[in-house]
Amino acid sequence: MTTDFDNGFNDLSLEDIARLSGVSRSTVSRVVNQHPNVSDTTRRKVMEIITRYNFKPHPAARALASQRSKIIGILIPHIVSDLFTDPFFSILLQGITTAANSLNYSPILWLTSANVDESAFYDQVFNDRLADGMIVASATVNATFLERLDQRSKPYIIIGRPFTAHEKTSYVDSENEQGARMLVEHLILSGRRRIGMITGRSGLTSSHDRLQGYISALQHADIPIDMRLITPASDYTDASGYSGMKLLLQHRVDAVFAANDVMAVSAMRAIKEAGLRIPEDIAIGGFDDMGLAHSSEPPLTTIHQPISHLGDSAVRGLIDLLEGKVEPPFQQMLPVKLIVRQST
Amino acid sequence: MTTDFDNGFNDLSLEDIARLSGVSRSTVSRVVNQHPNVSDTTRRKVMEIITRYNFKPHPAARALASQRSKIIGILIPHIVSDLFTDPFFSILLQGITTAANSLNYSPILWLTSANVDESAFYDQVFNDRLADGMIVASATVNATFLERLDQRSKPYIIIGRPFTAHEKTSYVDSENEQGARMLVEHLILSGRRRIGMITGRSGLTSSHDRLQGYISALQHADIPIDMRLITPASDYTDASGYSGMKLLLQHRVDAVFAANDVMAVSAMRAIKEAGLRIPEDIAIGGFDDMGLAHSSEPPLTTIHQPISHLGDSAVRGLIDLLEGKVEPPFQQMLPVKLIVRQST
DNA sequence: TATAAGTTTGGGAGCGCTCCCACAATTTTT
DNA sequence: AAAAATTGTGGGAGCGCTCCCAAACTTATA
Repeated sequence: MTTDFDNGFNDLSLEDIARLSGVSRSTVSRVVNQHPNVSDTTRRKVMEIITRYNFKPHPAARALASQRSKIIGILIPHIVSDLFTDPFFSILLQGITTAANSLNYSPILWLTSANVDESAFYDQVFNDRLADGMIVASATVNATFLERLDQRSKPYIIIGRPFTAHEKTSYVDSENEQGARMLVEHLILSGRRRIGMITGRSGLTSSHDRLQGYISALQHADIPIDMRLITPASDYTDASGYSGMKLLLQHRVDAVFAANDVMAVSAMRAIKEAGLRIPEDIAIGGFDDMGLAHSSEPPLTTIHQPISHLGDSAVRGLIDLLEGKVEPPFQQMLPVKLIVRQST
Repeated sequence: MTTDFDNGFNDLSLEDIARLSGVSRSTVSRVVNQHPNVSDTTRRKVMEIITRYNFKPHPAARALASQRSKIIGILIPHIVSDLFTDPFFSILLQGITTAANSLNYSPILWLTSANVDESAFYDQVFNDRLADGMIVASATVNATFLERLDQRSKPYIIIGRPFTAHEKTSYVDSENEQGARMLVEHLILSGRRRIGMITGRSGLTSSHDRLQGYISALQHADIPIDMRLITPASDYTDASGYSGMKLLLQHRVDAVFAANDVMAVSAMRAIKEAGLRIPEDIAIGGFDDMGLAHSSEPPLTTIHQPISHLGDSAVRGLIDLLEGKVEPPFQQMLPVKLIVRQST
């Protein structure tokens, strides 16, 4: 069943492969790195030995000689409780690692945690010499943070455009504004006029952009903005969705746009408790398109956000930056999609 | 505000530090690695320069020379959907990375994902030359997998004892059996006699052990085991908790032990729908002590599982293995705790 | 056919450390 | 006081690659 060679105890070096195939170290290196200037016969001969012995170059030696480790750092400075409840980061991580692995990069992980000294942690992260570049997955990148990031001479990409982004800041983000607008336009088109909004956590660009989309949709339809229909203190949580909806119910809305699915679902609870029907009396839409969106009763109309693609794009962008294929400001906004279900 | 030296553009080498402090490369190396044979004066002098210039040794050079990268691989071979719904892995990951960082190791991540060729993925993982050792967080380590793991000459630790573990297999796990037994004993002590069990996914040691604990508690109390009170096809999911409970209701149980909190909560739904009261008519207990356990109505009595410690222990165990402080079979069972709330 | 230009190959130097051995400085023992 | 043991320090070799330059060989051009 098993061959004599590929037994996992593979500790040959380039030199060994060179000797075995009767060429020089340099030539083997060229074959391994797919350098063009190698004759077909030589390449084939060397490849045969490489496969036979299942040779893989030593990553540390390679990193030392080339000054590039092919390791990317993933920084998720997030409090524990968020990670528990919010599948966002799990999905993102999956997207990131899958992309990294497929491009022959290894992701190393930095997670903050409640019982760790934050400043020491960031010193560790910012002084890291291992990773070639880093991906920062945080909704709350502030000016100071960005400054330290820029001071390092290594490329980075932030997931979620920061407020303090300057023209050289690299980031990937979803089209939050456009998504919100699409959702609200859909509500308008289905005849709703008193459309409320349950906003996201203040201080986040996603909240800001989604609110912006809501406003812009109303304006384009010549519906006046009524500030009483915009909740003042929501924060993406279940509880604030419920209380936000209670507030809106006092103003006889006929539709609601909740800035995420979690709040939309808890708002639905408030609507039902008030004895109103969805969507007959009040239509409701969310944002994110997570699991709970299609398991809710009725299933929720929402905006699908490509979380896993966000991770994928971040990795590809970073690697392009790393390999000099693109120049520093790598900025990408990913399209979102309106998913119409039965709640509108 | 900022000093002249610590500006993040730190690319000095050992040699540079040696020159700056008037000693040799070797001496600086000794200081950095806390080697004992350095005089106090010299050590202080060198340390001063190191701190001033914020010197950190180059990881790749160090890895090449010492043949140890201080990188550990984290393998989570899990399907996407599980990661979404189950906070277990997020918490575990947090525990692992926190422990690794604090011990100056870097965790690199391997996650399987639905749209990736599995065999290629495992080839990549098993042929990895970067990590010194690995932690496998999977409930489904089978014999073949274990064999490949053993064939590699690098240390590993599995989180969750595999069925096929042999005397040399290293793992950390929670005391599932003991926990289940504690929970069921608690039910017995509060006067329950017809105690049903909603089992976990078959094929997992955790399910097996929890069932074992249930059986053993009943036996010790001289309560005969009634097979009709043990659900045949549950699998830790919400749906199977609900349907499992429906089944048990036909046999007039006065208490139920669900193998995890998710099923316990959906079982509660079934109980309420049947018009019965918790805990008056039926007492119910779960396992895991996740968020939903204290937010359920009534709050759920359950067994607290130290997930984050599981990660921590795995990392510490692996590093001890790596540094030769302990010999290969590192096996550790972590204690669990009975948390009594209002459902019993 | 001689010469220029391109292609293929090998060898040296060097990446920044660790680890060993030899030597110097110091302390202990005789 | 000299010899032996101990502690402290420096330098060389080497980890396994990449990258550059030069040499050898091939093909195109005058």
